[in-house]
Amino acid sequence: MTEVVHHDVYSAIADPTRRQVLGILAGGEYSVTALTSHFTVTRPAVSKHLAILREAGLVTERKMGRERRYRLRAEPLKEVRDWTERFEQFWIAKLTALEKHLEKES
Amino acid sequence: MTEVVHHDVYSAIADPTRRQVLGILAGGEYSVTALTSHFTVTRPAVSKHLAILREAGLVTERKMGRERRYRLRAEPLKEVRDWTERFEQFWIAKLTALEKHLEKES
DNA sequence: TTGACACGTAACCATCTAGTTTCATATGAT
DNA sequence: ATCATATGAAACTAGATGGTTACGTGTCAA
Repeated sequence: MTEVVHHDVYSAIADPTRRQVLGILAGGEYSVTALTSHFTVTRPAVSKHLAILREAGLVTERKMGRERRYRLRAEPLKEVRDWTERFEQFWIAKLTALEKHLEKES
Repeated sequence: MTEVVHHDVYSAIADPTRRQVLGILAGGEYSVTALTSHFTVTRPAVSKHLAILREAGLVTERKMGRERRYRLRAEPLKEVRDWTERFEQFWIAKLTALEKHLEKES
């Protein structure tokens, strides 16, 4: 890992474990240990993934006694959705072509 | 680069150069050399990026004489859009909270 | 105050990544 | 036939990435 400097939202969600973390956090607030129970990797590994997600602004943390609770912060995903949607017309065009082809066949 | 085995759509779009390539290809078909003129990296680097994009199903190629023309294939981006949109309610909730706050202020 | 628990961080490692230069091959032009 | 152009692939490199184990510190419980 060795999360150095950058880590934008795109590279943050490139890792499947991190995407899964976000999926779990969609269900509420979790401590590192609680999160770790969902994975096969060790607790420090999850901790590092959380650091990367925090760097990308995708999670926030708050101290609760000796725990540290992580919470989803979805805003940065809007950027990804928007960028992706720029290409929507292209896959729609392809589907339309397919539909036309199927119409011609029937 | 050394694009090995996996390269799903998420890691394919994690690289800013590759996202830019897709943006350019949204404007039509391009040869490798034509694409390279938009970047500072060398032609083989662009070629490798294209190989990764092809592996992720995001571009298709066709031979045109001695050229090889690359074309956008946006379909795999639908998966990213869908995954991202699962979280839409969360950023909307945040905006709603902000709106409420602003309403209270005014 | 002594111990157990939760957590981040350091040190280390194997592998992947993005880039380079060099080379081989196919195709088009003279 | 000869030469230039377009491209992929090979060999190599520095640095990033994902993982581990070991350790230090803060906090709750006896």
